Amino acid sequence: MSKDKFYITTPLYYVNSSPHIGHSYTNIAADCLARYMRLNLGKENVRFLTGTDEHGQKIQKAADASGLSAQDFTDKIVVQFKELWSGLNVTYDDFIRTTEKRHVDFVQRSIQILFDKGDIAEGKYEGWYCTPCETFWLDAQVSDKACPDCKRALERISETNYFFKLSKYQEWLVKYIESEKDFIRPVSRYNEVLSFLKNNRLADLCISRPKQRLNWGIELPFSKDHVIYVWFDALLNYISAVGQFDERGKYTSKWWPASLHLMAKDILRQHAVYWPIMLKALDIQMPKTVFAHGWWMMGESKMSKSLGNVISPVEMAGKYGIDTFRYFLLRDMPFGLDGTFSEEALVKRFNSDLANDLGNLVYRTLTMAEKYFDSVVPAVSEKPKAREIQIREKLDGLPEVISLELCPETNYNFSACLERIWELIAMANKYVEEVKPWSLAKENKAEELKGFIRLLVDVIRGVALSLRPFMPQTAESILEQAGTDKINKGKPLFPRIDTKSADK
RNA sequence: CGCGGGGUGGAGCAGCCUGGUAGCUCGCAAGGCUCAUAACCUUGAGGUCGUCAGUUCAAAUCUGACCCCCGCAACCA
Repeated sequence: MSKDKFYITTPLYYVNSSPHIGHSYTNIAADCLARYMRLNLGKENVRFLTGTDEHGQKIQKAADASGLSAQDFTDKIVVQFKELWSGLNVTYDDFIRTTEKRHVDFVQRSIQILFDKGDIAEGKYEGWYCTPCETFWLDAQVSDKACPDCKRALERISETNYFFKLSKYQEWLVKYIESEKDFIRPVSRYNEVLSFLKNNRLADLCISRPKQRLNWGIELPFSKDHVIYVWFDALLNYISAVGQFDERGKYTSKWWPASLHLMAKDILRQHAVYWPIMLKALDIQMPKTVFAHGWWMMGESKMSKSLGNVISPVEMAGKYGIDTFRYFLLRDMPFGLDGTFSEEALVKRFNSDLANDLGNLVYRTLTMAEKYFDSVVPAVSEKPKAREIQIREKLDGLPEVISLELCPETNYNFSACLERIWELIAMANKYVEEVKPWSLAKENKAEELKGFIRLLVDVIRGVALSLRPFMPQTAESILEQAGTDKINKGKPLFPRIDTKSADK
C-alpha cells in the first residue's frame, strides 16, 4: 500500500445466525484502526469495508428452518448486523453483501478469467454424502461410513465439479511469504502458515457445487449446473467492492491493494493461502498484511450457543456503554492472543480504569478549574517544575508512541496504546497529591495554581485526543467539557458501579 | 508419538526470542489527603516462576523428558 492510503477489511460475516461478541471484536478493532488512520491521513484516504457472506448451504438450511426464502432470510439478518455496527459506533465506509449485483457480476467475471487461462478445470469429486443432512464429508472426516452428525449411513458419491489449481502456485506462495515478513501477522501465525505450506501438498480446491444439491449461490458462467463454492465467492469481495476489470481482464482500483485484512484465527487459512493464490492467478497485487487475532473464551470454555454462554454485544453495550465495551475488548486482551470474557472482568475494568483513573481525573480537574478559576482555563506556567516538564514530555510523546504500537510489526497493539495513555493518567493523578492544589489555594499561591490547573487541563485534552479512535464518545465528551478556554463541566463520565451491594 | 496455546504471590496477566536484583493490574492490610465518583496518593504482607534432569560462574528465561489444563467436529470472530 502507499503510505498515504489505508484500506482495511473485516471478514464478510456468514449470516446463518445473529451477530455475537466475536463479530463485534473484529469490527471494533477495525473501526479503531480506521478512525486512527482517518485522523492521520484524512478521511478521504481511508476505506473501511465490512459486509456479509450470504450464499451456501448452511444459509439455505437456516432459511428453510425459519420458513423464509434465502433472500428474505438474509435480508433480515443483515439488518441485525447493520444495527449492531451502528450501535457500537463502527464507522464502515462500505458494506458489501455477496448477493449484490456488483459482487455477483464481479465474481462471475473473475472465475471466467481463471477458467480461460486454465487455472480452473473440470474434474471428479468423490466423497461421502449424507442425504438427510444434505452434507458432504471427506474421507478424513468419516469413519464406518456413518455421518459424523446424524450417524446414519452415508452414500459414496462421485460428481463432476470444477477445481482451482492451488498446487500450481504453492511454491510461489512459499517464496512470497518468506520474502514479505509483514504479510502474515502475528509472527506465530506466520510460522504456522509457512510450516503448513512446507509440510503439505495443497490439494486443488473444489470451487463448485452441483445445483441439484445446492442452488443458493452464484452460477458458474461456464456451467449452468453449478454454483460457486462460498469461500471462493466471498473472498473476492475485497476486490469486488473497490474496483473492476477492464476489457482485457486487468483489474484497476483506487484502493487496492488492501493495507490490512483483519480476521480471527479460524479463517486464516483461507486468507493466507487461498486468497493470495487467487489474486496471483488473477494477476492482482497482494494485500500488505493479513492479521489473525485470537478468540474470546467464555470463562472455562469456548463460546457456544449450545452451552448458552453467548454474550450479546448489544446487551453489554447497552448495559455498560458503548465505549466501555470497546475499551474492554481492546484493552483486556493483547491483540493476536486469546482472552477470556466475563462481565465481572468488564465491571472491574470499568471501576478501576474508567471510573477511578480516567473519570475521576477529568472530574477533579474540572472541579478545580471551576472552583479556583471560575471555569476559565488559566495560562501555561512560565516556570514549570521538573515534574511538570516530565509530564508534558509524556503528553507530547503520546501520538508517536501510539503510532509505533499500531503497526504490523507490533501486532496492532491496542492494549499497549491504552496502557501508555493510562500511564499518563496515573502520572497526573499522582501529581495532584504532590502539588496539593488545595494548599496552594489556601496560601494564595495563584500563579503556581494556575500553571498546575492548566497542566491538568492539557493532560485531559491530550488524553481525549489520543482516545478518539478507541472511545469516540468519551473523547468527544471530554473535549466538550474541557476543549475550549471556558470549562463546561458535566456529570462524571463513568459513575462507579457498586459491586459490593450487588454481590449480596 | 495428530496440531496449537498455556501452567509465574489470593485472582488475571507481563517477563522467556537477546540468560544475571521476579514486574503489572485487581484484591488485601496500614497510613496520608480532601480538588474528586467511599475516589486519589504512600507504604506493606504475599511467589521454591508445573515436575525432574541437563548446559552455565549464573535459568522463570536455553536443552531434554514428564505431568496437568485449554482450544483445534458443530453453531462460531
